[in-house]
This record gives sequence, C-alpha cells and structure tokens, in this order.
Amino acid sequence: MTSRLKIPRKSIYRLSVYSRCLNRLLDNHVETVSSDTLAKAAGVKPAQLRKDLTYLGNFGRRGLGYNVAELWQRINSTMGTNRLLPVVLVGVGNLGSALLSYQGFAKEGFEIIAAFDAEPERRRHRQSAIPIYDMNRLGAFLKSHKVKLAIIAVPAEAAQEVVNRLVSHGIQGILNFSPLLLQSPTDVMVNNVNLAIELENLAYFVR
Amino acid sequence: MTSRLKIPRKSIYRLSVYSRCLNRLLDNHVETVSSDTLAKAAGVKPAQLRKDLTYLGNFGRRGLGYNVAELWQRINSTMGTNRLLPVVLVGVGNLGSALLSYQGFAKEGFEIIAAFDAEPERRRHRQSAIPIYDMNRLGAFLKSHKVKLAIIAVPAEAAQEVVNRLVSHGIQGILNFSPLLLQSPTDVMVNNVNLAIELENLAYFVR
DNA sequence: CTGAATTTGTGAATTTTTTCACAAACTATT
DNA sequence: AATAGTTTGTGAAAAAATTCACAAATTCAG
Ligand SMILES: NC(=O)c1ccc[n+]([C@@H]2O[C@H](COP(=O)([O-])OP(=O)(O)OC[C@H]3O[C@@H](n4cnc5c(N)ncnc54)[C@H](O)[C@@H]3O)[C@@H](O)[C@H]2O)c1
Ligand SMILES: NC(=O)c1ccc[n+]([C@@H]2O[C@H](COP(=O)([O-])OP(=O)(O)OC[C@H]3O[C@@H](n4cnc5c(N)ncnc54)[C@H](O)[C@@H]3O)[C@@H](O)[C@H]2O)c1
Repeated sequence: MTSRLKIPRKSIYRLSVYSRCLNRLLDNHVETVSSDTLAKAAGVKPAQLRKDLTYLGNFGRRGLGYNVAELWQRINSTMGTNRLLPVVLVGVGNLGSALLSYQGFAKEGFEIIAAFDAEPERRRHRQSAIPIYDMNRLGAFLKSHKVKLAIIAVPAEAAQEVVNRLVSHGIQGILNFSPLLLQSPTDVMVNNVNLAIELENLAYFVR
Repeated sequence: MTSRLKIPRKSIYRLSVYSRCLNRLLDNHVETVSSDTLAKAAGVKPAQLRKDLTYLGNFGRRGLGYNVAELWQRINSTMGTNRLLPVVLVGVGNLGSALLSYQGFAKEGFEIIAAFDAEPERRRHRQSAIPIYDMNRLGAFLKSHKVKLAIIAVPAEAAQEVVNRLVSHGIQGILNFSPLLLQSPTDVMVNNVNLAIELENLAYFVR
C-alpha cells in the first residue's frame, strides 16, 4: 500500500513501542523476529502486532517472521522518525531544567533547539548547549526556524496564555505538563502528561 | 449501588479529570453543574460523562444537574483520593530532583515521603524536607512504612533491577519514567510515562 | 523432493467503548 | 396546579478495538 492509510492513534503508540524493541534486537544483531517474539517483548498479543503492521504493508515472511532491519526502517519512515525533529521548550523551572539536560531525546529522535522562559536570567547559570531566551524572542524564533512541536513546563496559571502564543506562531503539536486542560484549535494537537492522574490511576487499581 | 462495581480503566482516568474540573467549580463557589457544562470543561461528550458517573450511583437531579460538592465527594471517595497517599521515589537525578521539589503533588493527593538513590551523598546538597536515603535502606523503610506506590526515575539500565527490589518489598504500583518496558508480576501495576513516545505521537499527527 | 513445522495476513467473531435518543423526573414560572 | 423547559439515566445502536482461527506461504530437516 503506497497510499497514506489512516493509522489509528493507538496503533501509532504501539508502533513507537515496537520500534524501541527493534532497537534492542538490532543492537544484539538479531536478523529476524516473529510476531510472537516481538509481541511478547512489546507486551501485546501477536495478532494485534500483525494487524498493526498491516498498516505499513505486507513484508513479513511466512514461516520465518520479519526482517528486523526492514521492519525498523518501515516503522520509522512511517512515523517520520528518521530525521531528528526540532522541538522548543517553554518554561525552564524544575521540570524544564530536567528536560533540557536530558540526553536521551536525541537518541529517540528529538532535539530541543531552544528554550524560553519569562525569566531567562534566573536560568542562565544552568550550563547547557541549548540557548534559553526571553519570551519576547519566541515569535521571531519560531518564524525563522520551522518548528512544529513545543513542550510546555510553565506553572498552570501561565499555561493557557503560552499555548495561545505558541499557536499564534504556528506550533502544531504541544506536550503539556501542567495539570490543566488547555483550549486549542482543533488542528493543534495537545498531549497531556499528568503525573497526578497517573498516580491516582495506580492508586485506584492497587486498592 | 453499594457493591464495588468494576469501573473501566478509561473511566477511572476520566473521573480524575472530572475531579479536577470540579475543584475549579468549588473554588468559584458554583453549587450545581450540568453534565453538559462539566463535559465541556473536561473535554468529553455529555453522555459519556453521565455514563461514567453511573458507576458511582445515581445522584444527579433531573432538570437541575449535579451538586458540585456531592459529586466531588463521591468521585474522590471512589478514587480513594480523600486521604494523602504516600509514595516513594527512586532515583534523584535530573528528573527525580524536579519531582522531589514539586509542590503540586500534595494538592493532588500524594506525598513523596522518602527518596532513594544509589548515590545519596551526591544528592545531599539539594535542600528539601524529604529525606534521601541510600538504596540499602529501601527494604527496611518499605517494611516499616506501608507504602504501596513508587515512582522510578533511574537510568534505563537500572530500572528493571529497581522494579524487582520494589516488588520484592511489597510495592504494588509503579510509575516508570525510564523508556523501557519493565517486567513485573501481574498483580503489580506499572504505568509508563514515556515522553519520547508522546512526542513521536504528536509528530506523526502533526504531519 | 517430501512432509512436518512455522508463521504471516486477514476475514470474521467478539469484546469494549462511545454515542444516540428519549422517557422519566425534576425545576421554574406564571 | 398547569405548562414549558431542563437534564438525568439508560437501554439500544453504532463504532472502534481486540482477539480468534485458519488458509496460504514459506522454511527446514532429512
Ligand atoms: N516539577 C515537577 O516535577 C512537576 C510534576 C508534575 C507537573 N508539573 C507541572 O509542570 C509545570 C512546571 O513545573 P515546575 O516545577 O518546573 O515549575 P517551576 O515553577 O519550577 O518552573 C516554571 C518556569 O516557568 C517560567 N514561567 C512562568 N510563567 C511563564 C510564562 N508566562 N512564560 C514563560 N515562562 C514562564 C518560570 O520563570 C519558571 O522558570 C507546572 O505546570 C507543574 O504543575 C511539574
Ligand atoms: N531527565 C528527563 O527529562 C527525562 C525525560 C524522559 C525520560 N527520562 C528518564 O528518566 C530516568 C531518569 O532520568 P534522569 O535524567 O533524572 O537521569 P539521571 O542520570 O540524572 O539520574 C538518575 C539517578 O538514578 C540514580 N541511580 C542509578 N542507578 C541506580 C540504582 N540502581 N538504584 C537507585 N538509584 C540509581 C543515579 O545516582 C542518579 O541520581 C531515565 O530512565 C531517563 O531515561 C528522563
């Protein structure tokens, strides 16, 4: 299938997981993998894995399994994770600083190319190759660089205003850490990471 | 319904969201709210909100809506978020430090009562009311305090080993930040927070 | 080359989740 | 107390997601 088939959101999440499992197989120089083995590693049922993969075409070999390198390649080109994607960060407080100094993003396909804060001077002591700018430079920066994704780690009170500014400057995807439901146009996607809700969920099922 | 009905996982997540919306209504001294209004605030359809609430019993008033205080009370007692829940943190690096200094958890019903790190002395300079212990004190601590939940923010290489230790000392719910799928007994619940996967997801749907 | 053993790909069946749509219950107004 | 207007609660319908189960394709051992 060369046409761009609509892949369900949940499948996209799982494809990311599969890709990470494949990384480890590649590291171990494993050449082929069956849906059974890969599914176990990814924590899903084999039939689901196979169904997910049909969105990318048919390229498994019956009786043998999938070629690890090819599968990896297919998933990553579908997900667009072949190239390093630029991201901006807004809010360099406790959490933002941790994100800034995190080396893992590069390995996972992302690069925070700049950070912004209402009080950048307070943040200057943090040594880092990534520049931290004042918020008044946000518009110009987003205009000159073609960034589509942003992470916001500002206090809840400021989050909606920051979203509005990001949206007005063309940001299309936002990862939000503030524990607040943010309003945004339908063509701008906001993914929320709410640690308290995750903990609450654990607490409920634990008893 | 007084019997403990099984509430679906997705409903539990949404109940957490509703609870947060209700907090704001309480702050504003709003007394009643309709499913329509609350659903809009929570970003769901009214029918879904009502269906979710039926797991808690019937206590809306037709023609009027729900009493905000009562609804809040019912959700929170179902979720067990009336009392402050103790949590331990393992790994006080960049991310763990941010979590430790986060004041927001208390407001959301959780309290990090202790942190553990393989190199606690490196972490001592961080001033905080929360003690940071060496890993060899983990077992004794978990035995004396009755903690069921843990957050792990250690490097990926160490994550599985930490899970094993936590599980062996009776931890039943784990919030995992390492970008790795961890093995655990079926009666121990692990929720993963994987920022790279969230970003990848955004990136895909943004283009 | 043969036959047993694997493993994919996928329609169909099943399960889960969401949405619809409306009677019943209540409010508010006059 | 009658009427008009809301809003819940919920079966039933629809949609979405998962799982089953098996024919077809291929491998592999001898
Ligand atoms: N720290 C955590 O572990 C943690 C955990 C869960 C959720 N969160 C959420 O993440 C967000 C950040 O938390 P934090 O602990 O890093 O907070 P923080 O107060 O340490 O940092 C917030 C930063 O945002 C900057 N800021 C404030 N208003 C701004 C604006 N209008 N524009 C740009 N920058 C602005 C501040 O200068 C500060 O540097 C909060 O919404 C918090 O609720 C944090
Ligand atoms: N920092 C981020 O923004 C970020 C973002 C996404 C994911 N993560 C993940 O979160 C985890 C922590 O990230 P980080 O940046 O804070 O790492 P870090 O290296 O700054 O901190 C890790 C801490 O864990 C401690 N540690 C190591 N081995 C241990 C063990 N066996 N037992 C107990 N403690 C041990 C170390 O002493 C250190 O203090 C990693 O798995 C990382 O991939 C971090």
